[in-house]
Amino acid sequence: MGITERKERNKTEMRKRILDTAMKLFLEEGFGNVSLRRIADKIEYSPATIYLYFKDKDEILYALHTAGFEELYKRQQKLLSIRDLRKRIQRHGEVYIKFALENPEYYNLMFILRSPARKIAEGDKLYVGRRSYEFFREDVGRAIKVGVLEKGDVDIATLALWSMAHGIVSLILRNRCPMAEKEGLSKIALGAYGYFLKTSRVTV
Amino acid sequence: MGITERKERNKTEMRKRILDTAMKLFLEEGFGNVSLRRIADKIEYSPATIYLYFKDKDEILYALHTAGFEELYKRQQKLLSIRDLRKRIQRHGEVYIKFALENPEYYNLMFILRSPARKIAEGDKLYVGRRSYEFFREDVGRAIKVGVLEKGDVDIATLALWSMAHGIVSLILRNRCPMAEKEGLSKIALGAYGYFLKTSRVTV
Amino acid sequence: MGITERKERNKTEMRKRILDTAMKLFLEEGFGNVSLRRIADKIEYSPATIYLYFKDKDEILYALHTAGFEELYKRQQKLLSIRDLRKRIQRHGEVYIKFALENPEYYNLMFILRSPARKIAEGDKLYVGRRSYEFFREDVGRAIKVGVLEKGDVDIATLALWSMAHGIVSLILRNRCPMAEKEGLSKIALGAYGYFLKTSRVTV
Amino acid sequence: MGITERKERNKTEMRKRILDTAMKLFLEEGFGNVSLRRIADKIEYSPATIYLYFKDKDEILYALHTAGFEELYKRQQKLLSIRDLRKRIQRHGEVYIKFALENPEYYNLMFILRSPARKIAEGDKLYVGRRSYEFFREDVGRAIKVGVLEKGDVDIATLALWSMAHGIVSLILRNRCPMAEKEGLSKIALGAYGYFLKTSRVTV
DNA sequence: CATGAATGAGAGTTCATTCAT
DNA sequence: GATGAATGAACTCTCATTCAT
Repeated sequence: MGITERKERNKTEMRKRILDTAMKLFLEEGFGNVSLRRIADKIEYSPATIYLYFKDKDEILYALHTAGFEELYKRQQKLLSIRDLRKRIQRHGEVYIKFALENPEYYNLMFILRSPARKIAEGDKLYVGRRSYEFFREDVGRAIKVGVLEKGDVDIATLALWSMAHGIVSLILRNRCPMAEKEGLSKIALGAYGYFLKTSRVTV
Repeated sequence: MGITERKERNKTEMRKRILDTAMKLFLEEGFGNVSLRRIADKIEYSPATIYLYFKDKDEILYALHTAGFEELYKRQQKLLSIRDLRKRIQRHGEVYIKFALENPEYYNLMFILRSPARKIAEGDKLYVGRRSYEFFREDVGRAIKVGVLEKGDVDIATLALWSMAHGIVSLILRNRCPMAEKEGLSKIALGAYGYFLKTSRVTV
Repeated sequence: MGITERKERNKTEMRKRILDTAMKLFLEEGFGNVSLRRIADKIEYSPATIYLYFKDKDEILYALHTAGFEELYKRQQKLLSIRDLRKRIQRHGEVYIKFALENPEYYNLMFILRSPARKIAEGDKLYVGRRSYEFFREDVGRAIKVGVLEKGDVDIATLALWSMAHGIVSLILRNRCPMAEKEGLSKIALGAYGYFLKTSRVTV
Repeated sequence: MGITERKERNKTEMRKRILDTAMKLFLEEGFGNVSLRRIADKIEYSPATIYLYFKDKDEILYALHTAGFEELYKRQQKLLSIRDLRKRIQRHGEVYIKFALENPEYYNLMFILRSPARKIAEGDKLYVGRRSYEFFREDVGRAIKVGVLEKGDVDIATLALWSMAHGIVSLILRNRCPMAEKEGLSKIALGAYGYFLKTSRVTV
């Protein structure tokens, strides 16, 4: 028992170390410049060792990707205390955009890069991102019901709002934003997200 | 004359062949797996030959990227005939989304991938994508003026709409869209884009 | 212990094998035709393997270059036993010239080729070749003091003697020596080096 | 007649243009960075054209090499007016060193690089450099005879002096000169060359 | 005479991965 | 459990040279 348990714990710890290091490298050097060898160097293990904890590079990416969703979901939970639905929808955007701009490489992995998406396709129902989506979707549904948001299909509305947020940050992260002036980025992003909301005529 | 002309044409044709092949490879194997070698293999020329037509890989990417914007702009021009501003804004989204879904790898290059952004930063004012943006922005400005769109900063409003469109398609293209069912994609996308527009109370 | 030691030795041995092979290629085919790939082929390893032992090609060149100076310095040390200063200066030349003619490619790397000079500029004070120079310079200084060599600036005198030796061997190595007849080379070289020395009027 | 002649002249002119351009490139970018293509680009001809005037790259190098000797010999001729033998020997060194430092890439080709040396081996007796050598050798011979230089074999003495000059400049050109301080180079070089001469006790 | 078009050969380098120990 | 050693397969890019036209 004790032994198996400890082994298990060691395994988990090592995985965490690898993931942390990988993430640090991502942050410091960007996705394209991270290789297994570099990760291994940094934790002072051999590249081969990593294969004892992860099947391949993709699995590492996927694990990070999952960790990212963990963090995002945690941030989303703070919205539970907000009663006012209009404000809540708005704050959803804030949380999302802030997360993205503060964790660009996580965001990259979670919503932009292709490679972990293969896994997503396989996992499907169990997909960790689903939670975040459902959470938001529910709020949108209620917002529609009470007239805070325009009438319409919940999924469509959810997608509209999410897309807006995702669109803004992904344009920013990829340097495609014509009006970008570094410092003002987050204000601009929130402004755009709120553009259709701010004038909503109803509050609950 | 005839000779010079034909030579010029041959050169252009070869460039086109290379670009087409590159694009095909993009479509089939994704950006990361496109190499000069593969392109060369596919057109049955030696890798060195490609350098007779393009300075380096970046130039190929940039040329594709430019070609993409050419096509997008051409499509946008068709909107000029639409008088009704509300409809026009809506059709802007349609054109954009349709272009993206029909040319996913162009879109990828133009709005998602990191690498050509360097060139964009250099080119700046002359940047081919600017045209498309300005064109849209102007319509948004007028739409705000006449009340078709909510009051607010033109740039913010433009970004909001663009982000929505970009957000939708980029989620779709990267397989992050939970409600995706292949066939319905385009309808869903347009629905989301129009979500905030459809109920606008004013028409001009 | 035994294990670590053996591993260490294996590593050293492999480095040596690579360097030896590189040197052999230098000798057989000249500097311009030595490539990592060729080295790899010759030792029947993959090119990638070489990168496990050397950071890049420059490091190989620099290692050879250093090894060359090691050898030269070792040979110079034998002069310590010579008391007579006049003889010593003469023998300096002999040692130098003999080294050059016996190790033409080392010499090439150490004193003729351009590329490693970059590293030299960086290293400067610590530069391995410095030792040899200082050693010789000191003897020249003393020789001047006691009248074995003409009065004059030590550095100038050192340069004069060194240049003579270097000039001779580099003309020979590059096939620019009109009176060269292979076998007599070394005698001619020594003759030239000694030309100004042999008649010096003072002995100590 | 006229026609053949003009053709001949055109041919010569074109060869000259190619060589001039090649030399300019050598000077501007160093030996290693000159390729046939670059030469061709600069004269606005196709690379293939160059092959109509020169068998291969080596032939271009050899031609330049010859031109360099032409120039050196011309400079040497100015020494004919100097009567005083001691001064003449000294001025030989000056001319040589000045030529080298002012035309480092020519010098490189003439006395350091390997590639044209193959041709030298073939040419032998007709070798253009021979002239310069013989000219100097004769003066050395006379200098020995009259006691301006130490007694000894003419060839040895010639080699000694030449080596000294060549040694100095080639150490300088290859950045191997420890006491180098750019501006003082030429003074140092001349100092070293003159080191054994300046105190000669006899003048004629 | 001149060249456009093409290429084979080869350069240095990096990567994810494997496997015997 | 960990790794040292190794590699095959790529990569982008440059070069001297050829040849039909």
